[in-house]
Amino acid sequence: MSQQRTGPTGGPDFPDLPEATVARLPEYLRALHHLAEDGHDTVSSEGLAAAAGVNSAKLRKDLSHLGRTGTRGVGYDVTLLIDQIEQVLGLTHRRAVALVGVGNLGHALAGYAGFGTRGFRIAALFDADHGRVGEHINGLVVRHIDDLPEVVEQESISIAVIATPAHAAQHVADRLVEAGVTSVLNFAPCVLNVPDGVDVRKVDLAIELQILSFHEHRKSALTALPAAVQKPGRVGMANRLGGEAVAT
Amino acid sequence: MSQQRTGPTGGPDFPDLPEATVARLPEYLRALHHLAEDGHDTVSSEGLAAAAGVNSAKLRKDLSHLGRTGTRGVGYDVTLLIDQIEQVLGLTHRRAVALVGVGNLGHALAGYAGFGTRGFRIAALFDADHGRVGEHINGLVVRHIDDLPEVVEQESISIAVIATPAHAAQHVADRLVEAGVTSVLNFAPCVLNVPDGVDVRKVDLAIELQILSFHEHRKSALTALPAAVQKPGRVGMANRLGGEAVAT
DNA sequence: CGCGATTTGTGCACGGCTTCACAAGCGCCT
DNA sequence: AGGCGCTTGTGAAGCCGTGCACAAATCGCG
Repeated sequence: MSQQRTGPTGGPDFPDLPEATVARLPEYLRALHHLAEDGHDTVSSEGLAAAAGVNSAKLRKDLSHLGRTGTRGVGYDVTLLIDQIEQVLGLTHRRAVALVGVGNLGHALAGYAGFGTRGFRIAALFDADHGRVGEHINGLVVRHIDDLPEVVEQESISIAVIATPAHAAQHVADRLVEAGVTSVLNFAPCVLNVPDGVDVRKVDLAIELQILSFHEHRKSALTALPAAVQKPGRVGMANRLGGEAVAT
Repeated sequence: MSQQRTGPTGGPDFPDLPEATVARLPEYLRALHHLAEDGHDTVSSEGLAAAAGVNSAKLRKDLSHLGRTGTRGVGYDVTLLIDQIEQVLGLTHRRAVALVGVGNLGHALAGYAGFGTRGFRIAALFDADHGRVGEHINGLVVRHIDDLPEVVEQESISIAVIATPAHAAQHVADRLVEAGVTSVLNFAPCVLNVPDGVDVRKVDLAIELQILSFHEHRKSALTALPAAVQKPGRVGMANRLGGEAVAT
């Protein structure tokens, strides 16, 4: 299976990564940056796995998909691995991101420093409310959503964040796609319909809480019972996977 | 999978639901509420599946785990199904949630209406910064994190949201667990270490963007290529029912 | 009262992901 | 130089989730 798509001169290719692996690479990347700051030159799979909260075998298999990365008997070169992962994730340059909806949540996202430090640059803010247009947030001015096509073109934006109310999200998504955006991070609690070729990932805060609620409910039902067999390693780090791309 | 279906007949129990199913139930619930508002009494699996953005067979299999819910030839009773799902998710009463860290993101979360309308009540706000303690947000007063045990006890809080900087998150998590919290929603970009029996779910905005970045990177690499053999089902948008519409 | 249209519930097969366990490779020390 | 200990990379097995396709069940209608 090691297709080993070896380009002629070390082609920077990455033919097919398992989606589950892709979802974990950013976590590894974050852990690696942390290790680098602490002065580590190399890490063992065990160490990095612990820092990223995963199984070490899984980590090794994930990294093995990137080509030759580690050295047996030694471990992984931290900076080299950082470069490799950033390469694969397409983080070699800062990607411009548009943020639509500067309400309650949008305001916070616009001010979130984490985007800037991890490969992204919020390049534009939009809102449909003329009352908000012109407002300055974190050094950016809010523009009207009608300017979307123009700004997307100007700033080479391919990723957008939707932080509008649910009832507006689909309309915004349509206009984003029309303007040329091909990846959307959706914070609105609704399903987005987008054409093929456009990726949508969804973050719904209430859903996360409801999942936790289920486990709470289940736990309390268990404690009401006599000491039944309690499986040890069931819960814990729950990770999310699966971006959605819904066809029309 | 210790046992299959322990409930003899009337058991309102739900011993083991597949985790993937649990993660989808909230989405169904949201779609159902939407349908109810539109005056629908019943839905077919096809209709509900479309509203929730999933495959209809998957939906039926998910719902079949809840016991007898639908009526063949008719569909599902909307209000009944809402009740069932809320029962299973433990949303029969509003759960009290603590929010720790009222910085940039915490402020927004404290003001987010979606929590209130979907089964939760933000019962307390905490921060470690004495300069912030006492501040009023959305009708709540920010308390110092030292008051955690007391308030958690008073308000019967079992779920907490961490919206602190990453370097403080582990410490906060420790204190939360110590105070009796057993479910944590973590917005800080770091791995939390918690004892068995405590659930952690993580939301990392930058990670979501980095996953999108990967797909962007991959898409742009594809368009740069000549019309090579495009393998139909691999990384990309081959996730959902869209797979059928994928041109092969 | 029976028939057909409709929709649920599910057996089954397939593919992907995870985990174990171990051989292969690498550096270090003697 | 050679052996030893450490760590990676991976074959293989098992588990979980998905989707198809169809039998079972229900309603409406003649």
